[in-house]
Amino acid sequence: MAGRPREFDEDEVLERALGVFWEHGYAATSLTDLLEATGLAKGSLYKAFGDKRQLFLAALDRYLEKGRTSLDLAAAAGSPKQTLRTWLTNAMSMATCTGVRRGCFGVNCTIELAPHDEELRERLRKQTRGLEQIYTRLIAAGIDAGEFREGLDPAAAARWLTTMIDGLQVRGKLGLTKAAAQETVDLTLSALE
Amino acid sequence: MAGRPREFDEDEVLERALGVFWEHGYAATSLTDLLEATGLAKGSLYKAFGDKRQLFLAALDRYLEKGRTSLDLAAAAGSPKQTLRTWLTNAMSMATCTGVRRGCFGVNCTIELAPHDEELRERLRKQTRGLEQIYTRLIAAGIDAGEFREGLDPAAAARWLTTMIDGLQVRGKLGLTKAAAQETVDLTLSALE
DNA sequence: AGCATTCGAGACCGAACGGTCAACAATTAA
DNA sequence: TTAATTGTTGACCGTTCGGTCTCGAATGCT
Repeated sequence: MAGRPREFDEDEVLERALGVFWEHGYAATSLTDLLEATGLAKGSLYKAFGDKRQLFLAALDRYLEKGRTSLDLAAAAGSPKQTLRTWLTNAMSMATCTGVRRGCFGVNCTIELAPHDEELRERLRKQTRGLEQIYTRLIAAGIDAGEFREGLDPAAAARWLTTMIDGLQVRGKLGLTKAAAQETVDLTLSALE
Repeated sequence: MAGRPREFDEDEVLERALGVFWEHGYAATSLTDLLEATGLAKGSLYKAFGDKRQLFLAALDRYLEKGRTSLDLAAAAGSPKQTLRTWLTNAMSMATCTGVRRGCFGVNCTIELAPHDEELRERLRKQTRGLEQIYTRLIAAGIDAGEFREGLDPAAAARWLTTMIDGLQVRGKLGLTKAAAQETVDLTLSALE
């Protein structure tokens, strides 16, 4: 027996909540901020999502899943090297978007919350492992295709690559020109050849 | 005409405050946390340091200056390549200290506060430029000494190197074994050769 | 129509927040 | 000894925090 129907779209609310958390971080985001951004009343938000933390986790999950499938798709087409370059450029523009400086939400969460939140840390670790697997396959394919050098350990190189991407997200927060970021990306890719 | 003398050591208080900010971040650190850590009464802390933000900035300045002089000293002795390796190992152990996962305080601040705090962003940028200068000199010296390859642009390589170090600090928050970190450091250094 | 159920709005809650202030204590200069 | 100055203390301030609860509105089932 169904009661009164929801007046909001759950996905849209999550998207807006994600935007606020992304911009201000978890601790600096107040319930009031979230209510303003989503247009919901307090009671509605709590009934639908539980509490602040659960809402946050739901938004994070959305974000992580999107990132994961997005990389999966990108990895499916094109030569390994070109795919990698495209994806690093993608990460780069995330880092160099100077207007907002939001960076990568995953990195932000890692810095702010991972040390003290076991559950969150596990999710972020899982995501990292997942992305690294894709990178590993890409690099292995690149080696087979003769695009990358022979001696490379694909898994180690993948960890190394994702670490560099995380670094780029940090640097973007201080303001990074596209040129400087491109230079770093080029140096990184050339180290694989 | 001097009044009643301070009952606390200013440096020691800054050190303890730094510890709290480092562990929990700015927003998640309450005045109460700071009072407990320092042993000061509210009024004393406010009279001595102004407010929460000013105390934070003072602690940050201490941290940045220490890091800077520390790298300066390390850069003064030994071969460039060996110095770099030593320093990366240093950064690595900061990242892999699993007990606390505090990472690098500068990186933490960059992620949490730089996007919305112009003044802080400028300080962190200045620090980054300073460190990069030292790395640039080290790399240039390494090229002269034949330890690094000829074609390298020292400044670009320095930016690239510091970006990688920042990435290591992020990864450390998720838990990083010494072995995995060492592997990444090795890959990084070998890219310079 | 009547009832069970769910949702929306917002008043309300105790606790914690960052910050101020007045009274008292300790010091030095005169 | 007294006046001036600075530090310490803790009560106190208004605000905001995350979270709950009540009540009226909207729906489907019978």
